[in-house]
Amino acid sequence: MRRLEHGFCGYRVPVVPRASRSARGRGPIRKKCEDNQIRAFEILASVAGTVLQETENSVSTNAACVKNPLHVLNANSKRGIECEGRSLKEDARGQGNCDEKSFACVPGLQEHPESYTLNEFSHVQDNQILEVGSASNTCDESEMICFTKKLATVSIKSNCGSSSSRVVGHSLSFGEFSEEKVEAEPHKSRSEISGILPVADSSEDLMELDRESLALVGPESDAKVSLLRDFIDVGTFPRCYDNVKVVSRDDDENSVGCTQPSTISKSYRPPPDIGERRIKKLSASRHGRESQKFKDGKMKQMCCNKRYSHIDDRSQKIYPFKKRKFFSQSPLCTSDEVFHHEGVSDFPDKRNSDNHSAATGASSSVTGQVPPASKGCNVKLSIKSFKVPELFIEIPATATVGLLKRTVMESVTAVLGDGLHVGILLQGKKVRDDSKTLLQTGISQDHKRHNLGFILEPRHEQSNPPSSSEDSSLFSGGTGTPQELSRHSGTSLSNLGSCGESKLNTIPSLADISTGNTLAETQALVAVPAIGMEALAVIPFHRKSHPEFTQRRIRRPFSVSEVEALVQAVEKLGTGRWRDVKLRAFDSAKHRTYVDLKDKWKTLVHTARISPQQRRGEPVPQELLDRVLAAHAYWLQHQTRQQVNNNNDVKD
DNA sequence: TTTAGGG
DNA sequence: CCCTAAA
Repeated sequence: MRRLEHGFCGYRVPVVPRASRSARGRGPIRKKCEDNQIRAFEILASVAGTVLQETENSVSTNAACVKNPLHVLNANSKRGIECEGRSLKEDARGQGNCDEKSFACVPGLQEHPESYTLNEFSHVQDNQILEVGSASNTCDESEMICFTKKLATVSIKSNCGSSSSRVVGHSLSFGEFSEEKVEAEPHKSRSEISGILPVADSSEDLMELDRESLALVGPESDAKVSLLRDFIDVGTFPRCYDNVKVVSRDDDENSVGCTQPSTISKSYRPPPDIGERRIKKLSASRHGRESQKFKDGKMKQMCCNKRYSHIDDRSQKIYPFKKRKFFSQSPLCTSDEVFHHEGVSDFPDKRNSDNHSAATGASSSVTGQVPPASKGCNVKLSIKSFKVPELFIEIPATATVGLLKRTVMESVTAVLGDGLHVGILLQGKKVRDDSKTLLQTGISQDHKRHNLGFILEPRHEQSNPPSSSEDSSLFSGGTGTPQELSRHSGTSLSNLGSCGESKLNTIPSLADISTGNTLAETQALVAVPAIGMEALAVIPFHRKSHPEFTQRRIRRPFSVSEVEALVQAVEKLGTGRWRDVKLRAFDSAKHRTYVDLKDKWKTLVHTARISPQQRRGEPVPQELLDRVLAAHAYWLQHQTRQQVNNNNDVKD
């Protein structure tokens, strides 16, 4: 009877009011951010699109129909799952993916296979939610738990409009009201809570709905509420934005969203390790990152304890933090027939993929088209879609569609940039060695194409730093591919140590917990299902752009041979013609830019001037250092250009 | 795009 | 290495 309405998913994206953003600052940095976002967006475009759709569906278009949506939601929610399912279905139909059946009925059902994939997204959630609801009917708290789990598993699904709408209201202000209600009507609250997440619509109507639902929930509601509050307090949303009026209580209703703070927060949290600088900058521009982090931290704590935390096992898996939460909760969670349902779900394949994604964080279906070529050939890959860990988006009902889009983009960007890296799966196995070439790995082979998958996962240490190749690359002119690949997938990873492990651990544990029995599922998840064969558009990864997202280039210390080449070139060309130096001595070393050479020269000069004891890294032969000083002094006098001029003058 | 420097 | 102002 009850509906659990939404499940929700993992990451909540806090909706931020644009204003805040603007307030923060606009500077060049900002521009970058936007660019980045865009790029990220491109990458995830499909995903984002999905999300967007979801939000729309679930919420019923925020912008356009704020009110209507709410109504709809209400209707749905009240009626129950079926209604929601239908609505979803409709949407789904439009998309083409969802089956009505799944929605409506099936309690167990599940998710669409690729909920993440753009289209299906919302539908799936609904289904799951529904299921959950049905399943849980009986439950009390335990149910709740189960429920949550389901949600978690389902994660994505929850967004259905109705649910989402409810959820919303939690902002701070929310807390008060929610509590009351909760007490009154416990059952629903849970569901709602769980459901909360998604999109928020925030219209008042929704709020009301939520309330109702909450009331139903009752018992658990308290807990949830508290969570929500915490969440709110923490500034869940805020992460990004000051504005976050979200907090504004008045509008609690509007403020929507709350949700599972924990998951979300984690997801968004940028790993400290990652480009501090950028972060700094960003932070400067953006405000509040610290606060956000802070919030997140709190969130985590808060959330963890609560049942909610269950919600996203998957997501948790992804993030270490969640893991913790998870653990704490795990006992509760265990019961989870519900999960079973999921496992049972109609669409095993899809499910698997979903799970998979959940486990890892995200996966993408890839189609690789490998040119028949032999060694030299380029491997062309088209990534159909990335599955992204759940995203929660809270948006005021009054927000514009444009805002919604941007918000989604931001959230996606944030997730990608801060907490995820791209992993490569080949035949279900992770390819960890970044230094391997595609050929070596087998990615270049046509027939394996199907087996190639990209996943977005939490950062962790990872594989091997590719650094060694430098020397050879320099002179031999290495192939970029492998290196680049490594860069992309692994780049910053090397630095992040602890996280990775924890994550790894988490994943399994989570899987176990969430899925309960089915290892199979887990495994399935692990294996990357090659998703669509259809070639998507080739995707250009433009990861470079986003500062946040952008990973710092891998550090590649100059080898002695490189130093030698550099010195030699500078002796000839002087210090001021770095482009020429690059062309002359490092033309084949793609990873060495003229700026790099200039910087290296700078450091060489410095190195040559300090005592050998103070020098670090691979020792540079004193002979070279001497030449560096000599050349530096020489060219200093000539002043390069001037010299040229002088020479000319002289000649003349 | 390059240079030149500060971070 | 990164980021930028200038050129």
